[in-house]
Amino acid sequence: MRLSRSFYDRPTLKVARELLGKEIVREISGKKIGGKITEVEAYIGQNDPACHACRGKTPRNEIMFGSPGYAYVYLIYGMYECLNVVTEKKDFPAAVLIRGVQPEYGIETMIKQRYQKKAATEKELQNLANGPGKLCQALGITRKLNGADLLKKELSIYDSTSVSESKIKTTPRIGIKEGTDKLWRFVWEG
DNA sequence: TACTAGATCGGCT
DNA sequence: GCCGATCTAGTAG
Repeated sequence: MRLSRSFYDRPTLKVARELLGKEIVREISGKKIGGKITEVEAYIGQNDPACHACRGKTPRNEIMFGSPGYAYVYLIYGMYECLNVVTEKKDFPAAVLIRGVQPEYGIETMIKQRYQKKAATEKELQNLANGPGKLCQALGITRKLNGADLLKKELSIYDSTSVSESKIKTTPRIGIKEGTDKLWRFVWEG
């Protein structure tokens, strides 16, 4: 079952936690590739100094101000893309950054998109989608998908395993300088 | 295994 | 002009 719009239209921390274990599915010319979400981070509102929206609306982040259930994709460090899922109601800027995916199907396609070759070593398989930039490369997610509706087939998230609270680890967010006091990173250990 | 630096560019100050 | 919600390769230990 594809997650409905109302799933995303809830407090961001709750959505972030519940996204763990869900299936993210990318459909490219009829082929489905994807896997389970293992790691996420929450970025919430203008009072969060680490959130792109903290300095107000700009052309880049305006999708975060829009309705829930859409993709926010942006370029980081000039070479990598990051995928976020917009949460909460319109005009409240918040999103969940997808930081890690456990590949399940379409793995060959992922290998091709990340390493430009057919087979991967054990190590490369481990590193296929265990980071925000990596999973975007593996799943073929680019800024063309910025603003994409997650209720459509191009990129969507399906209900799946529910992860027990005891297997979720919360830590400070990664790669930011401010807002590190908040434990808004959720990792599925299992 | 642990740390450092380089790649690279769009968006904002 | 500066710097970032990153990743990888390279060097040192």
